[in-house]
Amino acid sequence: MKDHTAELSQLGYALLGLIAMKPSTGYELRKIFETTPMGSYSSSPGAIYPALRKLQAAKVVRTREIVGKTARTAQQMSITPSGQRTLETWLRRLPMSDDVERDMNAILLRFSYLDILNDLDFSIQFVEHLETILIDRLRFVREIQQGILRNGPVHGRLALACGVDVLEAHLEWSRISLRQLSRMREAK
Amino acid sequence: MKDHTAELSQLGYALLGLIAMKPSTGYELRKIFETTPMGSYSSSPGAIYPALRKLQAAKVVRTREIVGKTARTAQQMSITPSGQRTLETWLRRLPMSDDVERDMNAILLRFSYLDILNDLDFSIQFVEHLETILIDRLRFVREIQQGILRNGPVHGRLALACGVDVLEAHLEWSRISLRQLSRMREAK
DNA sequence: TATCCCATGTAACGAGTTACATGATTCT
DNA sequence: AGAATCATGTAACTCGTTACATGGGATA
Repeated sequence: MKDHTAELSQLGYALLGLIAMKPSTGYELRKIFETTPMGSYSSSPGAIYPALRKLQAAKVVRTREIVGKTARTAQQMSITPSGQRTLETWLRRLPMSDDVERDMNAILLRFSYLDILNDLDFSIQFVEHLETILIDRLRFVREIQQGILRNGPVHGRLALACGVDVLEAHLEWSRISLRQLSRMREAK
Repeated sequence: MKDHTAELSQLGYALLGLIAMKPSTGYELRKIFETTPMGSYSSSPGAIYPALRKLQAAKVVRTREIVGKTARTAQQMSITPSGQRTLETWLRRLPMSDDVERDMNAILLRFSYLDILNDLDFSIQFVEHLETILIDRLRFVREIQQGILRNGPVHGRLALACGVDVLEAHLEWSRISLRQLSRMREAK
């Protein structure tokens, strides 16, 4: 027997988070991926609809038919209590260094959904943790950078510099965000 | 009959570029992905070895056996003339706006391999083109940012700000790189 | 002697891509 | 009348992940 609490895919969580904030049809979700900066997730029907059916199978969303004036009846998904728990468990994961290396988007996605938790203490912990990972990573990349000879391959060196610049931008962002979140906590 | 000039995967090009710079065995290539900032590409044997065999099947690399003192004889791959052409065709692609949205790594990978072309004019064109894409993208994201209410979701706003910061870092990098590449061209 | 490193490989699986299909309604 | 939009779905394919297997040499 399969474990019905099996991991959802990134796309699955992206969809679940959107549904948690506002019940939506598959078509509406596709539009969001097409027209907003969330476009790093696929908006193709071949990705969305199978993913949505997996959410149904996992019982984290339920469906309601919407009487539209179109050929196919739209299916509006809303999150179930069990889905809410699944989502919150995922949201409460702290960022890991692997994610920073491979896929910073995944971390940002989780962060952007932290409005759902509405737990400023956790948000602050999240960003503090991210900060330490970024610092480690930056140290590592800087060491590599030192090791490359000054007269080595230009493009390789520049590409590495780009990596450093982006890490620094993330670090700067995390510090600014931390200040803002702290101010909000105190203001409460 | 299959077209033997079919597209290689990102991983395929990443490997081909490394082999072009220095003939290597699969194991050596794996180590590179494990220990350098190129770690965004998978170093797992289940990814590398099938990808390498695809390179062989496409005749872009050839194999030479290395007499080692180990159980399995290491296979050293080197690029073929046809592979060199395949690689250069790929390198001469200008970055596209889709890539900037989804996978900046792919662009940086190509850029870091431009040492192989050794064509400063093209390198400059490459970065200039990237710059215009980044400017467009930045304008788009900034517009979205304006549209979000000041008292809207905090985390969503901050995540968007992170996207802007990273785009700005990329833009700044492209300007600095452009200056450096231009100086090199004049110095020649 | 046990464990790590070298060096390659396979098999099952999951997930996304591309391309196609359907069919009513609304815009031009 | 023709095109675009709404709204969902399927099928073939590619690729990467995870986990396992092999087996000799080197290190502790």
